[in-house]
Amino acid sequence: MKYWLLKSEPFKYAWADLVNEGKTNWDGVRNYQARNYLKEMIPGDLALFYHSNEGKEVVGIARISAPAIPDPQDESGKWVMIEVAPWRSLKNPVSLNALRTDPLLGKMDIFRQMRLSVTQVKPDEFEAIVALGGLDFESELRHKNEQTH
DNA sequence: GCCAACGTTGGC
DNA sequence: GCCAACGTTGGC
Repeated sequence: MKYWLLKSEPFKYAWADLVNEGKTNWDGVRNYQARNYLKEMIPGDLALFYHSNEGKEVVGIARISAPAIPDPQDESGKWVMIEVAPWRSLKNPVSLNALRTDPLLGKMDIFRQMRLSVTQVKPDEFEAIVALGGLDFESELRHKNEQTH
C-alpha cells in the first residue's frame, strides 16, 4: 500500500464536505507530476487530507476508492481523476508548522515542492502524522483489514 | 495583499 | 530550443 497527501482549499472542498458526501471525484488536476501520482494510486491506498490556505493542517485520512480514469472535464485525454472516500478524521489536526519543525516530517515532499497538490508520503512519515493526529495507526489499520475481508 | 517558487506560453 | 513574460499556488 502506498501513502499520499492531497491538498484542498477548505473553502473550495473541505474535509467535512468529503465526510458528508461519502466520496468524491478528485478531478481537475492539471499538473503532470500530480497526474502521474494519481495514476499510481490503487484502491485501498490512504491519503492525508490537507487544508491549504486556510487551516494549513492535516485534518483527515482519505482512502482511494477508485483508480485513475480519464477526467471527463478534459477533452485532450491527458488528465485523469480518481475517487476518494473519507476513512478517519484525525482527533487533533496536525499543523503545517508541526510538520515543519519535526525532524522527520520536515523532510517531507510537501516541503520540497510546496505547490504540488498531490505528493507521496513515506510509510514512516504517514505513521508519525497519524500518531500526532491522535490515532493509533496499527489498530486503525487492523479495523481496515477486518472491514476489507 | 505580498511575493517566492515554479510551471506554462510564446516570440525569436 | 532558449528564455522572458506571465499565471498560479499557497505560505506568510
